[in-house]
Amino acid sequence: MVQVSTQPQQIVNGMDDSPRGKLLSAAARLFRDQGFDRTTVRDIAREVGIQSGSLFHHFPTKEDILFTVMVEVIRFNTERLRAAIAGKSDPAEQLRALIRAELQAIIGDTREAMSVLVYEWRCLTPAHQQETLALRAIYEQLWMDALEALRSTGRLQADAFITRRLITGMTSWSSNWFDAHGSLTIDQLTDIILDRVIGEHGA
Amino acid sequence: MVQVSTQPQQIVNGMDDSPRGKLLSAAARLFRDQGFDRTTVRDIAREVGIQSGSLFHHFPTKEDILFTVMVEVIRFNTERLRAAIAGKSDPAEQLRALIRAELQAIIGDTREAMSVLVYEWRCLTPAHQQETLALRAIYEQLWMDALEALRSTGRLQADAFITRRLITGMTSWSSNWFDAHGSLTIDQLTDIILDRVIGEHGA
DNA sequence: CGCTACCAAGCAAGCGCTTGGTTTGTAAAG
DNA sequence: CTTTACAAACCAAGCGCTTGCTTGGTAGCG
Repeated sequence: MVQVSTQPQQIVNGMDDSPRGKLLSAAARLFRDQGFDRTTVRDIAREVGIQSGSLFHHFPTKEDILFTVMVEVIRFNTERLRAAIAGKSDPAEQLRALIRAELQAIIGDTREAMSVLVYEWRCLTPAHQQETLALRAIYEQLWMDALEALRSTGRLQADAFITRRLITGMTSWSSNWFDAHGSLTIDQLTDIILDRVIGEHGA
Repeated sequence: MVQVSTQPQQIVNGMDDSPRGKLLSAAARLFRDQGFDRTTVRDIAREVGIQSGSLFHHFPTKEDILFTVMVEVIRFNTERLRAAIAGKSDPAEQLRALIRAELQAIIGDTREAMSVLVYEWRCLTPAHQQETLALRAIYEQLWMDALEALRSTGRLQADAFITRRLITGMTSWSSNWFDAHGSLTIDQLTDIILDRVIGEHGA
């Protein structure tokens, strides 16, 4: 119980309530709703309440806004993964924590930015794609370590790479249907997905 | 071995080797590679070998090209689903056939158009979104019938809706990693996914 | 003759981004 | 308390370019 519920707006590093932070949040939401290409710099500016030209006081290009959103959200959620498995030694419990953390990222607090990460990746310049890929590799390594550990205990028979990819599919697609106001909770969905991976379905 | 490798170009209805058909195929590939918005009518025209203005002799708008691609591919793959389960009475065998058919659509012959269907959906006008949705509902009903049948046999405990969504996630994400030239075959992946749904993971 | 398919040229609108100048917040100097 | 200094944040205007699409006319074929 280190930090209580009165968490400030600062969900993701750099997305605080400074002009730049509000700009990033607004851009992330617009990019998710309309796509990067359909979102004009005038849209973003209007949302923040400034002139379109003033955006370029904060970012050199529109693409740099997208890139920044992606980098911030990957960094933040990589830390979330790390925190989720910290102190857990049982690989099965680690896996549950990872699934829950990823669902939290995809359908919880960072859902706008995560959606952008999946759908607008090709809008980045090749150089920025490379940088993003490197950050993603760190994120994925946390998954692979846990899955390989689980395999070594014999509780996971399937290939770790394929397993990770099936989990990615199940979690990332959840952004298209999960209803935060519905009856299914994130914890319940976590257990359902976990069961698809290591569950004994009978009984 | 009913049909040999010399399958004609006509994979999807309307995507034959007529001018219009080649146009649709080229557009589908460009839309997948670059996204709908980043693909200009000049790109499509160059690919087919005509002037950009000549496109509008075949389609009233660029968005109509996208819409047509989507409608054709949904119709084609709905028929594929129907053919896959035709004559199969065992719900488990039906499910396997559905998974295999959907994988064939996503990472096989219609992969370009299917990818477009997932990623460029919001580029449709609201009216066209509605029409697409109606076609999708038919497709999804085939899945739901099979899953409910499986549930009534007791071989599926989980909720049918959630199960379908998890399957959708696993199959659709496969377009991002499955390598047609790799060692994993579509049939193998089918069994792996089927196992995540109704498998007894132990043993 | 008529129809399909196409070309050559270009228009109006919207795009990302630039430019030169103005406001606003902050803090030390007088 | 006022003045001066300065940088961050922003405005107003618009430039150059690309976009989807239009127009008027033509080649080829049955």
